[in-house]
Amino acid sequence: MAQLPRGSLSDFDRVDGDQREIANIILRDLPRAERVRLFPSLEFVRLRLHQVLHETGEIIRSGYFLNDGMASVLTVQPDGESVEVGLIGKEGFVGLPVIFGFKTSALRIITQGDGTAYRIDVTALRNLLPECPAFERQLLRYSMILGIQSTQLAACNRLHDVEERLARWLLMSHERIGGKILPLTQEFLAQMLGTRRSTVSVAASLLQKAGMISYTRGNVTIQNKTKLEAAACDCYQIIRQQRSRWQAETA
Amino acid sequence: MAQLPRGSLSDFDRVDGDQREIANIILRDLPRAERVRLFPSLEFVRLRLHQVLHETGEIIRSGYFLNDGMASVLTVQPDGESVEVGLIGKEGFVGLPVIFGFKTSALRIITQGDGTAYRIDVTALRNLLPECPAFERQLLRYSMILGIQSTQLAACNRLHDVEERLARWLLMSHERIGGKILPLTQEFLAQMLGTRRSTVSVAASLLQKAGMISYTRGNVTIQNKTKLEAAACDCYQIIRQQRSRWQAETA
DNA sequence: TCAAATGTGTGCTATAGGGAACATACAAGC
DNA sequence: GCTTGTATGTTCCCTATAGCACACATTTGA
Repeated sequence: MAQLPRGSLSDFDRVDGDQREIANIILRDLPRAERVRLFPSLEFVRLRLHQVLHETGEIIRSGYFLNDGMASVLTVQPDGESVEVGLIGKEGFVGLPVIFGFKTSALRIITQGDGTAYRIDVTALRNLLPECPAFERQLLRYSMILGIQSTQLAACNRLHDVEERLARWLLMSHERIGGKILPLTQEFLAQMLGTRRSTVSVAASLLQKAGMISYTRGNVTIQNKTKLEAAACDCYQIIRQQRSRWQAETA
Repeated sequence: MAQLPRGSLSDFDRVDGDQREIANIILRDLPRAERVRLFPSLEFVRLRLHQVLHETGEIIRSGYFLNDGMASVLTVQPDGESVEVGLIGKEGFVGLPVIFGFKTSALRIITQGDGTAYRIDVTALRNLLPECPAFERQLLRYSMILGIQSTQLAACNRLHDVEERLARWLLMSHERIGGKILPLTQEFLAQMLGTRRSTVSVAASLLQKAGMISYTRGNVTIQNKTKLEAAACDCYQIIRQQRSRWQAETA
């Protein structure tokens, strides 16, 4: 299993002319033959804060391999209430139902902060899958990992209180964003945690008073990660462990 | 798309000698060629109430195509608390991680009531998958449907109160069990709904006083389905609709 | 037949968080 | 500057339900 020489990325880099590193893990770890086949169909795009990558019930037109930044997977209720059921970073892909032969998705997927991604047209993706078995396999494995994450989040959202969940959420985001300050309205956090804005306000105040975060007008900075980890529920560690264990595990 | 003649089932029925109908939808709808290939590896088994089909973290040894009865998918927390994140009936399969190349699963899966299933050894399953593309495709599609169900349940468990969730749970079970009376302890329902037994007791009393169910020592009978449906949250209908829509949808 | 285990109803208290109201801070446009 | 809109911080009340405790009924099985 020879490591790819650095130069082998240039096939793709040339597509839009400037040198950049591939951070998305699914794309990065592809065998060279499949990457060469895949890359002409990829388009490097910039993502804005709170951009809707997919809206509830709509037909999926593009898939996104996140390269930088992160996205949230939300379940939306008929009355507009929502809960986050998944977090996607550079380890992931947006558009999984397509892999299974479905055209739509009931979930909403939105970006957190600015970022970048490799976008692929759904038709191109469908055509490429049969030709790229390793690629397909990685996507399938990722869909399972994301599914497991969502069940853990489901339990967390039911069993743990808002302060623990908020701490967990900030840590999970911090991990994927890489330490950057997140622009976060309380209203937005309330949608993630499936609670009210005023509840978020109270919980955030508590974390701030305890010196774990500083929080001013929607800009959160983590001041003391260790203390914040202690304040979060076990789910933070459980989800991390599950992900790394499963990424290693093969039948 | 010719309907299979009745006699075509006999290949399998002969495996253990008596005549029986295949109720599991994945198996039933298989093309004849794949069914012939698959059936020698299937073993018809009876399932007891609250049998653990898979325990948290253990290696998966068998898959189960439920034929009669149903099973719950639970997320278990380190402290033993649990929440139901999925319901599997005769439309489904237990052992999905194997399809994706994983050996273990973090979830617990237990039967509700007695039932029957076709069991398959994991090694046999892994060997058969490459030879049975339609079979594999159906399993993958089902895994997506179950994943979507779990995200909807996640939202429901977060946003709706116990009484609504209990009504929803009873209806979903009723649907899969086919009207039979369920043996259910309150302690057990509490584990499904992610709440306390005493809370279940109160909620069940309310449903009973409203004439929707009768409930004595763990035997629930639905007295007035229409009223119960009105008492349940929208999630009941949403999950039904999602399932039927997705089962029809193909790219 | 009695004791132990199990399932249930109920009552009590404490608390998290829903729901609403209101004042403040910032930003955009005039 | 002023106006308007939007996000925030805070407080209050009130309900659902967690967390307990205990009595009682039923089943099990020694």
